[in-house]
Amino acid sequence: MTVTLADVAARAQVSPATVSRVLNGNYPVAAATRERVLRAVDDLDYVLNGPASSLAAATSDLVGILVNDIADPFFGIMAGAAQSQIGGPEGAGGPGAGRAGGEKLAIVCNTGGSPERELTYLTLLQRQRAAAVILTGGAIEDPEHSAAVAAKLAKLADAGARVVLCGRPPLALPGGADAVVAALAFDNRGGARRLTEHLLALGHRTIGYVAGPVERTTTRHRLEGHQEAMGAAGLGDVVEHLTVHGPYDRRSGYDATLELLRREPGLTAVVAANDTVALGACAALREQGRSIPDDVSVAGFDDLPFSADTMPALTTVRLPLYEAGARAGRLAMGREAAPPGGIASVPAELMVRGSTAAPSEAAPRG
Amino acid sequence: MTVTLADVAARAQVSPATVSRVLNGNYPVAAATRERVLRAVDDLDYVLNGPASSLAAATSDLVGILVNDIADPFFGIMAGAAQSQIGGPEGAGGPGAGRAGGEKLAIVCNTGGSPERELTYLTLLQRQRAAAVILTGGAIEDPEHSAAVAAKLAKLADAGARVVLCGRPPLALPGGADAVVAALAFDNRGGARRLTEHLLALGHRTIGYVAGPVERTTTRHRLEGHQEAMGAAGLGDVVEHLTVHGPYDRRSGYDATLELLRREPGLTAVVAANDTVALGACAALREQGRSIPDDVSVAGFDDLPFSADTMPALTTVRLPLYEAGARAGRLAMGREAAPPGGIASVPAELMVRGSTAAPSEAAPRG
DNA sequence: CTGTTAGCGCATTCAG
DNA sequence: CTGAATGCGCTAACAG
Repeated sequence: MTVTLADVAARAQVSPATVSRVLNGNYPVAAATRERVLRAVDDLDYVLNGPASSLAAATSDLVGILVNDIADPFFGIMAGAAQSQIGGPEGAGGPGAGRAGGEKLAIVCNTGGSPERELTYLTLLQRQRAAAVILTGGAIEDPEHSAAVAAKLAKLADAGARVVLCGRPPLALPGGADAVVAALAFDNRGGARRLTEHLLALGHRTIGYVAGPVERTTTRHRLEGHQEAMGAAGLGDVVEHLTVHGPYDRRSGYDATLELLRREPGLTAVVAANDTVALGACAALREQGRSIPDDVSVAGFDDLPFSADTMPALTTVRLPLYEAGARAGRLAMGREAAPPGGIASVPAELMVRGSTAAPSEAAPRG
Repeated sequence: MTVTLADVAARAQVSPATVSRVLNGNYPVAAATRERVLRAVDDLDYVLNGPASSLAAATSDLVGILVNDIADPFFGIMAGAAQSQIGGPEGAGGPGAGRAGGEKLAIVCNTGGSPERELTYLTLLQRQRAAAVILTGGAIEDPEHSAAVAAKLAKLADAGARVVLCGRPPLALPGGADAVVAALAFDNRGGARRLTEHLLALGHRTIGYVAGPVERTTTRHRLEGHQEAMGAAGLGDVVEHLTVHGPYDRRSGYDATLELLRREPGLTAVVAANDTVALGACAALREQGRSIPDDVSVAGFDDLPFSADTMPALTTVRLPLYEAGARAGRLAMGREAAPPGGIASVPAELMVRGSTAAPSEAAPRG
């Protein structure tokens, strides 16, 4: 029923080995022979059997991309960029592409931010003998989980998979660094610091912070940057009181902002964990009759595409998500040299827009 | 180096066959034996070899989800929902999950809207002997490509893969329907019609339409709904002049709106192909000094999460993306009965919000 | 440059 | 309920 390599070989009057060689292109084959084989492949409409191939070669052409939330463009942009550097279709555009060997299959796996799912996907990828794995976004900081992930990655690497971290800090654990080809870490701390400094420079003193979920590296780094700036301005001791944690979604921004307003009605600025959260914060403020930025300034993080289009446009910190994802993809494919030490810091750029302004004179406190 | 099933069998003092049986759970095994095997699996930290398993079983546990643009939440939401019904991690939460067999690996493939990539991914999935394939979003209408896709799907189905269409109309081609388990089609036409009717009811007569890329089913159906409504209001003949096509992105909405304004400065409403495009339209209008909705009303489609948070909130058509994606996932897993005829229409709901209002008296035309 | 020979690791018959 | 044997389809040494 299903046509195999042997069928192609028979039709092309060559040995199966030769067919395998032209399909994988990793071996010299006479042009005439190759033509004949290729024609047979086309005639028979042959499609390589991936599992058989992977079994024999002890490696597959699967490249896994783990994301925390596939519905969030933050991850979608990175994943799409990575995929563009990997994806079978990209390089081999010709007819019959994908029919034979060669192309990698970039696949994105959605962990939903769950530690268990992250581990399970890693195992599933290990089981598939993935050629490479890219982990995107912040890591969970539970020591036990970190150790488990590090162990898994070590095994993956051991089995020949290239592991790349994108938007995630390098593995702190012993041996962790060896398992990873490269880690591209966003400068979340620096970006957050500059953002809060911007607010302080405008004259804000009572600044609420809607943080992400606890025990995530991204959350902690951004919060630390905020604290650094506040501390330097002599406001370090109020930060905790004006910080509320929640998931990275719109709803969290909404709820947390109401809570902040309750704690401190004289709030003149809200810094959100990311742009999506900032959207929720804006909604809450408007509902409370506060105008942005006249009554309260709002700032986000990431600079997602919609952020420039909100009204007023959102002041935020731009992360080069596409570029970082693409680089991670190239790194995973071994098409780019790893940065020195296997670690690269990805810069974050402050984008000042309409949602932040000096606090109005009428604002309380001083 | 790498531990195999035989190693586990040796340690558990059973035959490889028995180990295979407990791992796949498709066969009676004495409880005591199972315990022993499971312990050996844990002790050895054994991970099933996916390729070998797939080769022997002639089917894999991969489920492919094709999306047109992974950075677009429209697809991210559907893909995430589908994955939640499939994903290994979901059902089997216990320790050791994913180590053994059973779980499916949901993988999303980003075609970028390119026909070639779509076909190549389908081939790659066929090559991997995917257990199921879900195609999301609108299809490209080129007859040649449609035929190629239908042929590929037929082959996939032939090889045992369950094919599900989500947010895509059923295959019109002969034999196409047989290849597909189920098609969940959004009521794009009806939703678009009701949206334009809403605008007409408000009194708008000069309505611009920013359509999606040509030759996409989604684009055509939405445009047809718009035309239906306009035609019924006796305005059918101006539709073409006030329609501009472009990709489903923010930039397109921006550019197209400027073009529409050039063609017809007296425009009182803009209907966008989707919410993202609507965002761009809003930006362009504001830049031209038109206020929304006082000078010009704007409407989108999809009701993505951010749409309720724009200023003013966007009038749009809500598509139950999550629900549809989840259902597609269940259908792909055979955990839900296919709808009668294999086809189900997914309703679209008009969401009237602040971005649409009656045209101002000063508006020209009549 | 090409053919021959062995497995890769597992799921299945078929016996028992 | 369990073990022994066979082959899934392909790649990777080896020869030639």
